[in-house]
Amino acid sequence: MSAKVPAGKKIRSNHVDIVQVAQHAGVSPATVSRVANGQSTVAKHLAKRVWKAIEELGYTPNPQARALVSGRSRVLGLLVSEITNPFFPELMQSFEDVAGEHDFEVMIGSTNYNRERAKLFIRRLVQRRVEGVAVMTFRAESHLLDELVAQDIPLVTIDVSANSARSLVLEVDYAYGIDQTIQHLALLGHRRIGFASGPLPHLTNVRRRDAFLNSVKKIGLSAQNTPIFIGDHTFEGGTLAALHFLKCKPRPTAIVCSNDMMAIGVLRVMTERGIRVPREVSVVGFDDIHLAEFTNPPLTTVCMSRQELAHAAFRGLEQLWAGSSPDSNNSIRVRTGLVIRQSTDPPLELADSLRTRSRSRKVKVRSAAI
Amino acid sequence: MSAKVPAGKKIRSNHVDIVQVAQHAGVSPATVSRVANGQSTVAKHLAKRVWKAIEELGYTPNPQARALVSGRSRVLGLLVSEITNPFFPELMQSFEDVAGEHDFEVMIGSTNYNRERAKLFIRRLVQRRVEGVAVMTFRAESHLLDELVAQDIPLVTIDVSANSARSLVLEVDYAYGIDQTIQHLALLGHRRIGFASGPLPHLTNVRRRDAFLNSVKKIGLSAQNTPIFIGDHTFEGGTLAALHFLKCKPRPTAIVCSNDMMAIGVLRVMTERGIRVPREVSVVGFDDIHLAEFTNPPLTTVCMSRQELAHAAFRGLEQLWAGSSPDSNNSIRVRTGLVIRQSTDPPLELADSLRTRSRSRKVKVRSAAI
DNA sequence: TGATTGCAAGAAATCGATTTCTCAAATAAA
DNA sequence: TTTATTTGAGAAATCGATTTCTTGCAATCA
Repeated sequence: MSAKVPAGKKIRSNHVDIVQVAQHAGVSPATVSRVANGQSTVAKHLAKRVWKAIEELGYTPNPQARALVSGRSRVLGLLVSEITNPFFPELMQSFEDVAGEHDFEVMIGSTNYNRERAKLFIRRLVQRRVEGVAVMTFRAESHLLDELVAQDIPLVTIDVSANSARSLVLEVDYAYGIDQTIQHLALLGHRRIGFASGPLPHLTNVRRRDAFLNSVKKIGLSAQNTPIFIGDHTFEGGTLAALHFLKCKPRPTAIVCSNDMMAIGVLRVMTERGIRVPREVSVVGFDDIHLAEFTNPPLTTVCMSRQELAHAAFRGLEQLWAGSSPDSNNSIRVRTGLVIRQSTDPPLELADSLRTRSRSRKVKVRSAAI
Repeated sequence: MSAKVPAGKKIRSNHVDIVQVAQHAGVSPATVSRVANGQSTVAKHLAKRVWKAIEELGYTPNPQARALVSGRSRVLGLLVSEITNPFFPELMQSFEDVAGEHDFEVMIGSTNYNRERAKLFIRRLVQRRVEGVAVMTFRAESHLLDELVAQDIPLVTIDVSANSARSLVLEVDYAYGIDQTIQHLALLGHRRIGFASGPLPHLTNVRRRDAFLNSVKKIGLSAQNTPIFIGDHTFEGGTLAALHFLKCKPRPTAIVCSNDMMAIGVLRVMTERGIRVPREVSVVGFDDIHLAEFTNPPLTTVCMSRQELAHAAFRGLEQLWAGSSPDSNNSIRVRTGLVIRQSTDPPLELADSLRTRSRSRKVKVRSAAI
């Protein structure tokens, strides 16, 4: 059926080219191109003939040739932290889907938190002439992106800001997820909620803390009932936070942490002290790292929607292509959402009166929650 | 630093092209090409000058132009079942790594067991002129691959065999993992091991069963102590198998299933009957599906090495490119390996005498096991 | 010494599209 | 009716490489 390729060097695929279509339709290649690209300058009867020929021969334009002349490769780069963290495959899939809908192909690379790996991948991106890169990685160092910046490649980032005019940092709406958290806790009956903040110089930590303050104010909790501990986003910071909250005079019945590692530190202290989570104290994290699913009990935490993140990243690239100034006020927001697992329950004083309450809510709701 | 791109249409990247290199080195573009591609027909002193120019200008050949003239896109396709199953991200990463080392880019698509999705992705692959596709998907229907076959694109598959001369099915060495399983059980002290087979018309099931028979013979178990139940690879099949084995006169102390769904069915029956796994009966699955990690107890099962699978797939494509006949005897094998989780333990009669034995082996050894 | 061969390197063709240029025909304006 | 303008479609240039074709020069041989 298909032409047999001999052992020789030169490989010619059996794809139909534009000249064949042109001959079949009795027009020039230029006309075929115009029709295929939807230009209105072609007479209807000719266009019809061309479409018929395209249809009959099963013509699809050669993307390499097209890329060559247009200077646009229609390839994007996607850099993620680690592929084994379930957060990222979902993000990858969503990003590929949006990109695919717009006829872009995606080169995916996982840094695995390894600088050399990242550098190598970024070099491949530059060599492939990608038209834009979504840097969906955490803990990245901005100078890693220098090669991309030097090539003036549009960049959308989530955690680092590249030193480039053609780049854009997505606005993650931390407040949304934190508000959900507080509402969730309030619904369970908590009225004393501690907050373990991250180091405050960092903007995202200030944002998270402010979001917390805002949310507890909304449900009318006093400052006394919402103690704040400034930690450092590490496991140890979490243990210190836990010890601090345990000493508070009216002891909080729930502890909200500004990242998961601290929450895991809190869990550890509670386990050591024999304080049962969630029965005696509820714990909520932030980030939804891989580990969160495997802690004991599995951690209720806030994570951002991978789908929204992917779409936002793509929209960000579109904005950069369009050349809209990065300081334009139509900034791109990404919602966050609460993932309810098993580290939250009604506070002890309430729980006893609710003993008969169904425990069915403890099913995994990871995907549904966002 | 980089030339500013005006709002105009035509986009020219700031990449150095071969002509600039040629001028800088004072030679013709042809010579640059010859040097860059390592052809020996260039005088040493000229080659040196060219390399210097390439270095100084940071030249990297435009892959689109190269693809156009050579007819080779240097893009591969990778089709997987579902990205949320942790099996696949690992496979994807490994495959991208091998491909990247050989200067190939990979287009990844996840079918999510959805026919339309798969078709769409395959169409994108054809349009992109991929040079080969690794179909690392289970439960695929071979006619899904028809479009690829029609384009004569080399295919390496794992579960389906495409009706194409330029395709190749990887040989999975089921025997290896099953032998590991039996050894593992024997080491724990099991001497009566049941096997729940899948439907026997299918070749892979025959292979798995034969492997089982071989392995138990090797450790000297009689047919009476190794009862076999022919199931259908479903959950219900597993429950039937369990009921069958419970009725066996010398009841097996361990049950090996030829896929995970059946093993999960076995677990269910045991739970219902109050028979503790692994204390009273050990259960082993096959496939290492996503669920296996979340059963109660987490299922010890056989899975194939993602890394080996990825490498094998790439080597398979290389073979097809080289044009070696598919029936050549250097078939490509993929090892399987036992993933020890928590559904296996010494048999009850032995366990009591070993009460003091460390339970530390129960840590997760997923990655280490392969 | 002159004819032949070998070889290195430049000139030019090629890949398959898009896009600019060009020109003839059709329409509009005078 | 004649001239100016628009329009549609083909011819040709272009993108950036690779590869074939040529050519000039040096080496080999008679």
